[in-house]
Amino acid sequence: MTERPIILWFRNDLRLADNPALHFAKQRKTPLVPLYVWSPEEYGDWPPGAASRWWLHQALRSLRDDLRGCGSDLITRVGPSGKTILDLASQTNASAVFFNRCFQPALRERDEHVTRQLVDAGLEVQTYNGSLLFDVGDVRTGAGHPYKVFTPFWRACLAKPVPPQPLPKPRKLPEFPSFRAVASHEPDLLANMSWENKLADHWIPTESGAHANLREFTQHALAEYHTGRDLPAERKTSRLSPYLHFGQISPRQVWHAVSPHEHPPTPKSDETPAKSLYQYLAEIGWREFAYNLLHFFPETRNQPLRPEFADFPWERNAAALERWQRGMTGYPMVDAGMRELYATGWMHNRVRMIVASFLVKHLLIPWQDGAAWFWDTLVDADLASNTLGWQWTAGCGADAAPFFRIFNPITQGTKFDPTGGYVRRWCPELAELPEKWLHQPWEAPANVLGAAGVILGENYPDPIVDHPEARKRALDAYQTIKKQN
DNA sequence: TTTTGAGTTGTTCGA
DNA sequence: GTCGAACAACTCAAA
Repeated sequence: MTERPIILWFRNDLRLADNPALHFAKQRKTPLVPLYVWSPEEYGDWPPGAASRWWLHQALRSLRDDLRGCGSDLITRVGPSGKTILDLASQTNASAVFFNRCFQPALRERDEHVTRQLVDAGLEVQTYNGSLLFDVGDVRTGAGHPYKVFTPFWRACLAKPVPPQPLPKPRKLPEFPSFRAVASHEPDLLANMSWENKLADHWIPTESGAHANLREFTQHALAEYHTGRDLPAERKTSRLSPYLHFGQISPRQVWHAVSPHEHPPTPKSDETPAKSLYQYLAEIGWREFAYNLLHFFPETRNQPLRPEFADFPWERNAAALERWQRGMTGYPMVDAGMRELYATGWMHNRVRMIVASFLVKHLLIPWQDGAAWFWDTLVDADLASNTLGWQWTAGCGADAAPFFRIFNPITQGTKFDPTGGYVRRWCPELAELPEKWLHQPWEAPANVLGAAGVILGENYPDPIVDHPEARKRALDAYQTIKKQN
């Protein structure tokens, strides 16, 4: 009689190192059947977008290679998760299913449903937390409520025991003798794609690619993260967001790579490296915070957390939305960001705030429209972080920026892209403009524009709105929901 | 229960 | 150029 295998169900945990489900399944010393199931309809109203599918396609290939390197393999299938796993269990005579938990609300419900199906069929089910430092719901206020303000949330996290050391990466996995007898079905993740092909010029969507980015960051940017993180022209951020989303690296691995001492850093320190370390870890903290908020307030993926914003006088405008999406607003900092996004599937965090503020406040377009575009084009699209980020910008979320804080795209540009390296890279038609006019070409004298080869309205657009006017319009719109409440 | 202190990332205006 | 104040009060979390 052959030993009954364990099905290892991969989801957003596409890695071998520090993978609890994999680690504890391996300890059973029975054969492992690694499985990925493509079932986009189970994501509810936010199925993976185009950039996410491109990344997933690459990540699955890479995971399969890595598993083969350990003497194993990856089965991929398409269909409803419960039925697909049950079919595979009966084909392989599996006795158990191990997986790491998902935290997106629709997937959590799906997992509960699937678990019931599996248990009813007599299978053992084991689940683990592999994607958060602190399990959702573990960090609560003294009164037992979820936190709605980041700082006390993160302070409470740091007061907890330090997250455990990452689990080791297996060199060899228990072999499953009859992989050849089990059919794989490749999901068609790249259907109808064209622009995504160029993403490969900017990313290595593999587990080792994640660690290469982490190494590069800790060696060359972490110590000056405090200031460097605001400069989009430079590579001073870790660029780990897509890897974290797909679980090619875990927040625990990141924590222990940047924080060699067991004690959490103190935020009060004035020393730049310590400040930098704290600030970087706080970004991981924001991810945790976002997961908690989405868990306790799942409707915020579509609706503002602050109810008064349901009456905000947004102005849906398809033409303006498209100019924003294509990077043709006439504000160089905004356009550079939107073009970076479309070309690379990613945008620097500082610039995300600028373009988001511009859409919501200068154009008065609903934040949900911006969230949808980010969702489709970002390789790191994550429902929790995307929701938090957009509601933060729009002023309608937890711990959000007040609505009257309106980013000035010119000031932001001169402050954070002072020599214009970022704008010149992504808006090459402006590359010859001197610094003084780069962030406001419409103010440049005709001879300066001429010398730089810029013809406003022809090879670079006139500003879509006038900043002072748009600012006033936004503040007036905000007054209308304030009066009612 | 009441009180108190605090809160990611800004901008503009006027001295 | 640089600085502080105003923006506009409000909600959250803990004592």
